[in-house]
Amino acid sequence: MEEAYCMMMVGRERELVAELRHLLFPSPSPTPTTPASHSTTALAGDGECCLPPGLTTTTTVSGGGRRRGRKRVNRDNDNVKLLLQADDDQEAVIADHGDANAKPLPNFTKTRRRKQQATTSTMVTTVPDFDGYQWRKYGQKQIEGAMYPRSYYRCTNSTNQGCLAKKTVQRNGGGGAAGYTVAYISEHTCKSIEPSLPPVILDTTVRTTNNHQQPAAAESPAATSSSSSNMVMTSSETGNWSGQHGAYACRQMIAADEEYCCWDTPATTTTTSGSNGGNSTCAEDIELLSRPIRSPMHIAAEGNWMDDLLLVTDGLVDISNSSITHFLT
DNA sequence: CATATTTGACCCCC
DNA sequence: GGGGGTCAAATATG
Repeated sequence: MEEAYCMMMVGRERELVAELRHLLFPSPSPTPTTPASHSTTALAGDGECCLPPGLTTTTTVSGGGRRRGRKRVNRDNDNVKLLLQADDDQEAVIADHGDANAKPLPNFTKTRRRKQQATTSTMVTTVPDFDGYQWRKYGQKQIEGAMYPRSYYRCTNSTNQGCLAKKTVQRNGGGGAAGYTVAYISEHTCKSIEPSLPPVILDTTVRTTNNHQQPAAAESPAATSSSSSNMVMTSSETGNWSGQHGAYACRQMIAADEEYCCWDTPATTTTTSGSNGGNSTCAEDIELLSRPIRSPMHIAAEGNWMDDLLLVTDGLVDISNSSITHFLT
């Protein structure tokens, strides 16, 4: 009797968990037979801090749960290591004599670190589910003005294959219309570990960086994933995920140095804004909630929005290019 | 032991 | 000087 009761409760619990998961992550969740670090790993850090409290415990994150960082006292070695990290740069060779007098590093280290960041930046906002690559979390930071900390991931192949791909995942705060902002930086030079399961993408926005005003070819979405553009996709994790839905969220995203909005209607052009931000209203967005799921894509070149493309995120989208394709097809 | 996460410290740019 | 990005020791887990 009791046994049966327990079984029933466990079954019910599982049902609820599955239901929750389905609501939050509509894409078919990878089976537990996949390596422990697929979708769950990528979510691990944010699962703790960014997912709704109720879900934190339901997400079985394998490999998580570490607690303490270290106290770094001795900086001498760090300088050396920092330089040694500059593997693709010949200047790294200079590093080996730094241990004795631990002087502040020469300037080139500065430029090096930022140089890497100035490369391709692809920004995606979607439910941070498995995207076909394996990521390792290397940092988490509470960002000023953000409700939730931002997590930093790099491709696990960064070590063995030198893959430069990184991504940051941040849950957008702000009441019920929360979503994730996932910023992809650089493109993968490694191979995807398996064909990806398509995440649901509700809104995409492409822009170029301020630093490098290289024109993003606007004639095709494919061009937007060239090495000179950034891409922003937004989605809402709230609302109904099952079947068709268009849960456009009204929110602001702060990325790089800009503040901008990308939750506007599919028909309108995103206001970019540089610093004064977009002005789309939640009221406008709410209208969209009943519409079928679509992904407007806004392509920016030289700081100005040039084009809008509507992408239907039902898997029929065919954008023939690298990383973006990866997420949209 | 290998691998992944946590997290405080550090670095760099604005 | 502050904010954001990154490092790396500590630690958990299989």
